[in-house]
Amino acid sequence: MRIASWNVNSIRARLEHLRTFLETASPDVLCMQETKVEDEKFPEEALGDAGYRVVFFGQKTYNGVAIAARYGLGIEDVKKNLDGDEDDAPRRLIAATIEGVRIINVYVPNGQAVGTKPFAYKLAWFERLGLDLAAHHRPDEPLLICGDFNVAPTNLDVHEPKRWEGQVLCHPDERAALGKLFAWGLVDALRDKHPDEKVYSWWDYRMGAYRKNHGLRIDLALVTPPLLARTKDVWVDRSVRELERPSDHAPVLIDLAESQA
Amino acid sequence: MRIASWNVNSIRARLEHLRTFLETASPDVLCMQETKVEDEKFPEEALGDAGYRVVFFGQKTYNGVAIAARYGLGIEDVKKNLDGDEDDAPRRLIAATIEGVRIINVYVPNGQAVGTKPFAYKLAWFERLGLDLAAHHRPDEPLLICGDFNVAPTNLDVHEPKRWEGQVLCHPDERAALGKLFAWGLVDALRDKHPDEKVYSWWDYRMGAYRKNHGLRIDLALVTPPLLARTKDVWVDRSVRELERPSDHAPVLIDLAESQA
DNA sequence: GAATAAACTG
DNA sequence: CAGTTTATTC
Repeated sequence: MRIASWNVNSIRARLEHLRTFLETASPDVLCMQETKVEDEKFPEEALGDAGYRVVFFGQKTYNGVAIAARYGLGIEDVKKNLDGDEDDAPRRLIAATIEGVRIINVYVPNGQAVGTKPFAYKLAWFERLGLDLAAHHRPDEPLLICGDFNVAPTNLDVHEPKRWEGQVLCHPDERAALGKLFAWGLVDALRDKHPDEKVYSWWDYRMGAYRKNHGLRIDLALVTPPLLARTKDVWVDRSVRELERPSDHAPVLIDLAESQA
Repeated sequence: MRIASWNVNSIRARLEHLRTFLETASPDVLCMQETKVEDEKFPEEALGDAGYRVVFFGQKTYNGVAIAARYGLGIEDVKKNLDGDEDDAPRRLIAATIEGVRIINVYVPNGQAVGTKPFAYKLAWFERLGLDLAAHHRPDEPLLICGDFNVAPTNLDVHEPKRWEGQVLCHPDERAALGKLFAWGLVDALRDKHPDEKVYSWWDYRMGAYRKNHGLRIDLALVTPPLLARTKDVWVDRSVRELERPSDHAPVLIDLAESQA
């Protein structure tokens, strides 16, 4: 089973790229972030035409997440947002069980700048994600949390660590928050498979960052040990980031071997 | 000599259509209205690449006019706006002499709604256009005033006259204002050549007006008698109105025989 | 309904 | 730099 995660930066602005990606990469499941569309206006039909059923949880202008799965795959136990989130909370999480794998698709708050209120909210959000995990899951389940984490786990995930040191996306507090997920039992699947590789998933639109490969790896696939055992490979597909008017993120993909169970 | 007039509704949004039109219709001169761009940002190079020299008089967001002429044709005695217009007046007129023909390119104020202040401004603008004509020109000169007049001269120029009766674009006061230009000596060239033909040049973006051919003829080519004598034909080219994301106006074209002088 | 600008976020 | 909304015009 191939699962992809992509911050599309507006699904409606990205419909053509989305079709291209589904066609070429052919994932069984695609987790999307920053769909930026309310549920009433979600382009369900376009996904349907491409051969995918989709569950979504979005809002106007900001945030919004969705999981698309190839027709034939069941999408079970859909969960939206974190425990305790009010109805008007930013829509940042959608989870579902597909082919026995629990898939939690997250768009972690960006945090704006270190020390700001949004930064505190980001850290709190990570904390609450951990509580959700502890409440509903165990590290011995086949579970994947993927999405835009808005944190580069280590300096290996940053094109120019000095310039980013202490900044948002690279701050020790954010890395510590991510670390708690690792402590619970999750593993950064791409880093596990490629311990030394410089791989990025996001490049700022400004300053020709993509052209110069000034990127960060902030889109992650975290897996529990049983799923890590099934992980054949994890990689970033830059092809859609090369197109005209791309998202600023490239998709991360993970290939899983069939379950032995 | 072939002269065209087209309300492009933003020259920057219409660059591709503009290239298509210049390529296919191949006018010697193109008068444009609603360029919606300040002179510093006018896409002079794109016109140059297409083989046209261009003079322009524009502003941010609204209005803006330009005359493009095939390389090799001189563009002389450029006049911008009406006598007495202040520097900050809406930029609605550019005139030039090309191959001995005085070409006055106008974007007449829309008038918003009958009885409003903009409507009074529109009527006053027509009046001042007449004064300009009287001050600088004579009906025995080869002179063309073309552009978006925002008036349908008669009910023959309106798809459904009853629905438009007394409305802006069709109001008796506007038609009377236009009538003063006819009284001075100008002739509506298309109507002269095609006395009974239902021809439109503008279709509202809304309500599928183009599809239903619910249009008005508000883009005109008015000529003096010596130029009428040289007029071979006048028509509206709807091909660019059929493209994706078109202007709401289609170009009007006039073919002139060579001067006998 | 399509264009533009301004203010906002990432 | 690219996306969004809102207000404005036609």
